[in-house]
Amino acid sequence: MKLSREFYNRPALEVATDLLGKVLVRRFERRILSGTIVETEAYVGPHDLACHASKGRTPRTEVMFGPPGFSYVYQVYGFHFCFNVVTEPEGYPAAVLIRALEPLEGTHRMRQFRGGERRDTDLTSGPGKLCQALAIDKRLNGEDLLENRLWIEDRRFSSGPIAATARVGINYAGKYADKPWRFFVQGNPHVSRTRTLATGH
DNA sequence: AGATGGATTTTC
DNA sequence: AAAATCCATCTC
Repeated sequence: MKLSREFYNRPALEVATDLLGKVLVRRFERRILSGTIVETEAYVGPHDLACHASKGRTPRTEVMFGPPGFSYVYQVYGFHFCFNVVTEPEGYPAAVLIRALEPLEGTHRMRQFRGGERRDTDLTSGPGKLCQALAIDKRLNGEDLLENRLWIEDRRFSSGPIAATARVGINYAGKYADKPWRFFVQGNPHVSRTRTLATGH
């Protein structure tokens, strides 16, 4: 059921698209929290200026240089956490950011972690939101995704049509800012709203 | 609907 | 100082 080390030991672009429809599972205080992955972004390597590892090896980016199938959790804007899976062989830094889930199990608990009344589509529809909902923080940085606190399963769900757009929030990345390396399940209501999409029509 | 600012860590 | 974000709180 759990995705194998070999699944992650591939280029980030392949892993990013293959992760759509897979199920992210978090075991926390003996409960299961899970959701189907509906949105990802690929950070393909040291030459990708949007990839944190393009700045070199630092304490923060260390796990990205390690073996595949481990988690890379970092804090953005001092506040929210983002969860990534490390891809490619040891020594080659690349990762896939998990940006949105469709809640599956433990939605009551997720709603508690998110604070207050929230619609299902507001539970895990963004990288910071899903970390809050699944109790993922920096303590899970470097976690082996083949262990039993946090992992990804194949439940043989079909993801539906996949769309690709430019990644979000990386305008500084020069020619890499326009690469269509954000993938999502088209029409799924749990996909995150970007600023431009939020304007509707 | 759209813009703005606040929270605050990591890095340069 | 700027960032792989989210939310409350204004505006129109």
